[in-house]
Amino acid sequence: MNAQKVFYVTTPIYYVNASPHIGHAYTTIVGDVMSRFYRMSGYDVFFMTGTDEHGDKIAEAARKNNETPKSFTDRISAQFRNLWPQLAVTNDYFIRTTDENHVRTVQYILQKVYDSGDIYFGEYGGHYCVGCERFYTETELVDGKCPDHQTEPEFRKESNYFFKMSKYQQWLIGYIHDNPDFIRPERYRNEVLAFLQQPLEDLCISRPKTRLTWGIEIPWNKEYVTYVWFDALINYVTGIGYPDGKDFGKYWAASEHLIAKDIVKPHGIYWPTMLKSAGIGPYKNLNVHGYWNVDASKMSKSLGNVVRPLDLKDKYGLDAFRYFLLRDMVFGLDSSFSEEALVQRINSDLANDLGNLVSRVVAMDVKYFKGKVPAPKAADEADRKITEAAAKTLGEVEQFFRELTFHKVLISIWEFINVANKYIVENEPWTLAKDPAKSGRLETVIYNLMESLRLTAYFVYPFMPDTARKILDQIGLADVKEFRFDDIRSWGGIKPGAAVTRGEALFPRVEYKKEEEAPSKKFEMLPEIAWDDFGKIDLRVAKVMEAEAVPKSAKLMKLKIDCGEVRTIVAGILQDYKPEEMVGRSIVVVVNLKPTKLMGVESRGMLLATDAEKGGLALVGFDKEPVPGGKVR
RNA sequence: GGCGGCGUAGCUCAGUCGGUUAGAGCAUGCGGCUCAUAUCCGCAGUGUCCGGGGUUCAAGUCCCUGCGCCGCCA
Repeated sequence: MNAQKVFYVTTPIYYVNASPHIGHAYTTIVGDVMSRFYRMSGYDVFFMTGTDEHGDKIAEAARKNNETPKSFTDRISAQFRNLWPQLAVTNDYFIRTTDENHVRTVQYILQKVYDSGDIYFGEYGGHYCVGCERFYTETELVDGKCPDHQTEPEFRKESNYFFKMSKYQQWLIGYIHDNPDFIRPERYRNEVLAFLQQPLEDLCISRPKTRLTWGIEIPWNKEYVTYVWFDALINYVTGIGYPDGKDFGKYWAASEHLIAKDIVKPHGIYWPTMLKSAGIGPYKNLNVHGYWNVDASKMSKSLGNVVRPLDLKDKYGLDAFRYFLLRDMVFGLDSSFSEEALVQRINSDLANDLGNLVSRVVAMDVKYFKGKVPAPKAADEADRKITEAAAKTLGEVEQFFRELTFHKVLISIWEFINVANKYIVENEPWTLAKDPAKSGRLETVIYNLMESLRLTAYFVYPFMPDTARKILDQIGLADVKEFRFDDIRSWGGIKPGAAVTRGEALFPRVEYKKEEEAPSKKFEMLPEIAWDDFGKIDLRVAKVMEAEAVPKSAKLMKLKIDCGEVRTIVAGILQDYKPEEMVGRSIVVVVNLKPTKLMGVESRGMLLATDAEKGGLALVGFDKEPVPGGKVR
């Protein structure tokens, strides 16, 4: 194995105080897509995710659940562990900070750093927020309260162990300057550098057991446990066997951390200085992505429930879900997640472009060559367009993967798919098929298209492994064991004679009904009124005695009603109700409204109605038979 | 409050060192094709490049300023 061709990618270990959501899914799927790409490029890949399980918040959550921390973390950790196979995530290892070997390594590193003199014992006092598990300075508090929890912190005095982070500040600044890709994209690198312009404080890395026992014991003082961040970050080296495991030596220099932007500081500052102090080389890159904003008002609401993004993978299929996440987010920036955007991608990119391409090419092969891949004849000038496009995409895919611009990888792949679709239109296989003299040309064109499908399957494999496999199945390559980039570097890999069979549509078009401009959102209330104001309105039950259309009016109906007394009202309900169906009906009428003349008929009251769900009017009525003249209140 | 970023077509965004007529995808309209999942291909638009001022032969791009949004820090 070439020593250069090693790739180690990590997600954060997820804190088990909440169940998995789209943010976790995105980071982990990105890790999977990268892993699959590097594996198919011949790299020795190690891909790790896991769970972070120590700390106050976990102990607290377990207590609330009447569980021990251990059983609580076992349970939540399993939710994560069980989710990943459902998302086709192929992690090589799942680490837990409660794992015995992790605990041992954390203690090993603590002792090592302590022995080297980078940990000291100190005392300080301050405003401590339990929710945040941290102390606040005066200036950080808002109205004397924790800015996150809006609770008043308590004053505590504590002795703790501190890591001399400040000692490595200048080294870190220099390292980031010398290695422009160390933290990327650039905006986060700049953020870290900006932060480092201020003097760095030392990092408190312990908690007294009087306040927290759910943690890793400080090896030289059993009265303390390790602060969660110091514990958690170390997972990245324990997972590959630090200090003694052979995998550590192999993978560490190739380490790629994936994180969301909220944890840049621990990863960009604490972690490199910890590594430096422990005598371990820095990780290779810190790769920071943005947030998925889930706008509830843009979500489809069925039964009044907001659809959770992770549920949509079941509704629309995992490959489509993975495609959408990687296509719609620019790595590093925030994106908004909506079902509508997902459906848009499915229909335009997956169904129309990719799915239909596979469908039409396979159908033509079955029709013209009875399901055998034909043998190509001499290449034409027209054929160069497709082979050149393939070479271009191949290069771009590799380049954009290195740059973490996954959306550009997909754009490039789709440019190739578009070229294949154009190639069909320009060469008109159906016309060639009508002329026996052109059979050689037809063979070449269909061959090139089959080969394009093969390449496409390989291109999309990291993103949509299931789809890639389905394409190979249809073009007679079901026996391909693994996807290897080297197998698509030269044109012509598909062998004439392979058995082509039509399959189910890869991505059927899906319907998506846009919620009509969320009417409930536009609720605008009239100014508040006093209780007495309502009392001024005299609402009565009225029974309709007689009803007839007002002559020459399209809308108006004249009603003779019994509302305690007999009187006549006129109502604009003729388009929705027939006079005969009104007779005998009980309605609600405002009886003390000033009389008015409509089309020459005096109306002494107004009936109550509203807009019906399906248009038209709905009369206000009763679910039991009421007494005419009864007050409505 | 300090530092930084962003504002471009109906929507999402690209736009290199200042250089000709500001681009792509989606959506829309028209045309072509019939192998295909009503798909595909072609053509067509539409812009106060956030407002104002400045530098320049030339500004979406550089400078100043105002407004709005966002991030980091305090």
